[in-house]
Amino acid sequence: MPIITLPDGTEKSFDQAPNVFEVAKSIGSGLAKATLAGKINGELVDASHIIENDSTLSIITASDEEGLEIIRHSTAHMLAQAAQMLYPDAQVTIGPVIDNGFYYDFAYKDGFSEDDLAKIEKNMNKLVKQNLKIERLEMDRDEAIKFFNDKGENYKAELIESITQGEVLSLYKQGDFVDLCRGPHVPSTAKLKAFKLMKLAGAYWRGDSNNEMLQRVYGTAWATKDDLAAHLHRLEEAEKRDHRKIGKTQNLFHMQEEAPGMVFWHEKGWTLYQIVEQYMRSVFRDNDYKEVHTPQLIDRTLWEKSGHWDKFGDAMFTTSSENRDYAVKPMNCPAHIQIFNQGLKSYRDLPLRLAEFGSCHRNEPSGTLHGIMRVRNFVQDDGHIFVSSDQIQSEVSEFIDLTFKVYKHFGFDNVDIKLSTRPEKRVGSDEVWDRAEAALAEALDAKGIKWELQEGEGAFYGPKIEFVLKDCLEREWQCGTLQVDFSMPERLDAQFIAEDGSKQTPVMLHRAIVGSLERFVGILIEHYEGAFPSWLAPIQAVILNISEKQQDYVANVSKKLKKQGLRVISDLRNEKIGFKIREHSMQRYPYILVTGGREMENNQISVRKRGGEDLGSMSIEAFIELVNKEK
RNA sequence: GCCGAAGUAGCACAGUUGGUAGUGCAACUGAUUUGUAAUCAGUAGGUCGCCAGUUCGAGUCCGGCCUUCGGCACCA
Repeated sequence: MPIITLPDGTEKSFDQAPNVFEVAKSIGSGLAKATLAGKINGELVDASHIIENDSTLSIITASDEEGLEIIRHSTAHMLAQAAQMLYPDAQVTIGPVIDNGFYYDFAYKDGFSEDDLAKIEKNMNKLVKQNLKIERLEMDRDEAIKFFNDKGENYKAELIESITQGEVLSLYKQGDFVDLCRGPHVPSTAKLKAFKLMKLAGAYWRGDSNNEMLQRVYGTAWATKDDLAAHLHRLEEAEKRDHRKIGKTQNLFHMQEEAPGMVFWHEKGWTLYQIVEQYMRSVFRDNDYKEVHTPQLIDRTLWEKSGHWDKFGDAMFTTSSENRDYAVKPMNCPAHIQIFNQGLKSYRDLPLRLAEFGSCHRNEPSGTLHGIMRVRNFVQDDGHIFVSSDQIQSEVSEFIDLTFKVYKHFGFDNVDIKLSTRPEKRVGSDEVWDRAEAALAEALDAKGIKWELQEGEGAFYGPKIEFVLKDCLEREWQCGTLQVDFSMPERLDAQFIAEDGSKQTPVMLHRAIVGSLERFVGILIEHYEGAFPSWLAPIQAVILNISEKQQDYVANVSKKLKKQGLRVISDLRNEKIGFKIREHSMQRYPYILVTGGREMENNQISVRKRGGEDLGSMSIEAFIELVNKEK
């Protein structure tokens, strides 16, 4: 009879094969009650799973990460059951676990509306009260296909059809509801106590926009009601960081109907933007880039030659004049090749690094626009490095180091790295793509950087490394990028004279560190929740007078600080000091400088740090030093 | 682009079964000259996203469009 080894090393033997729940019960009734599933020799199973052989077993409860995932998965199933109670015609499809919750996709011709969420949730709560037992069944493939087709569940049947012949499938049954599922699941619906349906969305069947659109319901589920409440609270807090909200309250920028996807930068937002741009300009300067500037509008023939007209045409804005067609540039690369092509280049000129803060327009699909994170007009810290093939490795390597250094300077330590490989729509031979992809992978591996593969996500002219940052709601945004391009220089006739006197085609590295400045500023706003460090803050300090008597003194202080390069404003309004402090505190300026009679007398200012800390009175010089030291 | 939702004063929002469009903050005017997160009083402010329609009458009902929000697909 089986001997069961528990995580702490104790062994238990049983007269006959027990199930997971029975083992838990032999340890304690509290544990038995908490049991959701088991992990036998590293594999997750249901609590009802019978253990035939000697095994190691850990009991999975809601306090395990895996337990929480099982809860979420089971909640997704219960959602499907509850939805079919409301709409028997809705067909079930898939319902996976995601971060913090789950979703379930339904095929339902009439579609769900937002009101349905409350109704479905009500049904879910009924199911919890009914304490339905969740049972595992097995069926072979063909039997299962027939079973689901007979129930009118054609999507499920289609899913099973793509599973290998002869495999035994598991189904889970709770009440009348049966769903195909690998499992495991919680033993009964009563174990699901803390969930909430969050939102309704459309999603394409099998993730393909050629297929019909399904109704997706998102939900969140937790081990306890407290955990659920904490999660909802976190979401509320995260929403306060939203760059669109802060952009408005801090008067940084706005957008309006007449220019969808394009930013109207206000003075403060533009200051922030310029701080980022000027900083990146200094990075260019220190790393041997040559800054250039190229036209916004270029004739169609060049875009045809570069491959953009064919592969990228849908996203380009076009215009025409005097029988010529033009496109507004979506990228700077073809223009940089034109500069490279001026004058004969030698191998001694390489690597040649051209950089441009060039305004690019891309006609992004309407549904993709998102604040200043995804726009139709943006500027990148764009650059193209022309190299010979033996220089690729070192340039790539140096670029990766530089990117991490810049991110650190802006306060980002968590950067996700992805490698995107050849897409379907592309230029260049497979052999060329093999080389380009290998070059990037090797450079990352040589540094021991962990990266994620994104197959088929590369640019049409080459594979790319992506540097990804997250916004307040953990949505991912590609910022930096590095792409190896063996094709475009050739298409646009770039050449250099090699050491042996032969003409050769250079390789082009497309690269950006912060990427779109619009997007990067958006990320910065959310990262700092509008409380920027002094070096980034559009306004570093606001000077307040206590009464009219200090007006001239404040003007004087302001003048001195500005002369030293500080970004300051003053507030001389006839208001109480508490009122003014409150207003400027809400703007999250790094410093508030209070000047009353005492300060005026001693030629000082009283310094209040963001957050309320009183740094006391000090001279103007001392304050300047304080701010400058802070960087 | 697709699915769902929203658009009312500068901002945040309310607006019943269709019947003269409201509140708070901000703005403006006046009083107050203030010591570290909201001084008091008064005044003004709206083509209810746009266009068509139903109706004696539309913020409200019907249709179309635009934009925004949440997802999906897309993101060169």
